[in-house]
Amino acid sequence: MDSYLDIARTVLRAHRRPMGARSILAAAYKANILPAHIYGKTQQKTLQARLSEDILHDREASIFYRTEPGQFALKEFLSDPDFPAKWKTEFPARRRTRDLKRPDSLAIRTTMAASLENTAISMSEFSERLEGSDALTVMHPKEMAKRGYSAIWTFSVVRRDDQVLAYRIGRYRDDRDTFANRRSIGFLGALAADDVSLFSTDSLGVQDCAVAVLSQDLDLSVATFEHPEEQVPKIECVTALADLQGHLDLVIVLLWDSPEWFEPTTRRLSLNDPGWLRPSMPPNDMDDFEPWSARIIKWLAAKDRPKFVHG
DNA sequence: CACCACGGCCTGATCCTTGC
DNA sequence: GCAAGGATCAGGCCGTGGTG
Repeated sequence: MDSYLDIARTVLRAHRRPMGARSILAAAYKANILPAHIYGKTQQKTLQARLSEDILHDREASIFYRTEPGQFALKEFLSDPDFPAKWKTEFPARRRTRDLKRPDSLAIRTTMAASLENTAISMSEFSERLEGSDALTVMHPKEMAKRGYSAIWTFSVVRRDDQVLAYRIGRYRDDRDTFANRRSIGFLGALAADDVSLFSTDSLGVQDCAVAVLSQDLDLSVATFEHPEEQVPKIECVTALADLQGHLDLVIVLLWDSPEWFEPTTRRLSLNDPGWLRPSMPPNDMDDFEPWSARIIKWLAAKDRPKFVHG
């Protein structure tokens, strides 16, 4: 009953302002409301972890939210007219990792994916092939290989004019550590059953997935994608690519034409070494790119070439 | 009552990122 | 570079609720 979270709630209620873990704890000590069973060397870290986990796991169900990094407040303050407006905007903590491997991931028969190896088809063609087939199902990624299924990824490329955004994949951001530390032009998302929303423009929720990934990885607001028609990620092609273990995955490539104001910054981004790359003029160090990006850069270059022949 | 499984909770370490 | 923030993990404790 007197867990860290209970104490945080009591203290925050009493102080009516956002507080850090350290000051919550200090206030609890002052008010002498810390039960004897709560002890430790770095209690502020423990409290911080409890609050972080609660917000992370329960999301909108959590009674807590962040006003800025390390500052926590109670959701009940949001409906309080006397609570200062400057503390009413929720600060979304940056995720350290994305949970790419959800239990309800979409899976496709590897035999079906294999028919797309070394080629690429349009989304409509892909939909046609799926029509009336039972190649699609839902399962945990761990099961896929042994049951003869492949994962389905969205691979979102950020484009500006004839350039695409390249960056170095950090070690932490992807559990497919084979791609870690390589350069990439794509932001990966694993398609899951619940990506399909009422407002989905395609039956698999591909665009919803891409929007979620881009807003998370590029630190954009989802609203960025809501209004102008031209700022929605467009499905480019569907193909199949092998990971470094040789297992085939289905890859849906999307292109997002970034708005004028968009400029990748490393400051609030966990993008390492970002830069714009012209696929028509591929760099010498293509080996530095992870294999999927290398393939897709070539594909984009071939597709764009006719535009530049006159030069 | 003794025993056990289970889940919730807590500690402390670790890893990565960011701000100063 | 260093301190602090954010996230995750293993390990352990403890109350609860069966079950024989």
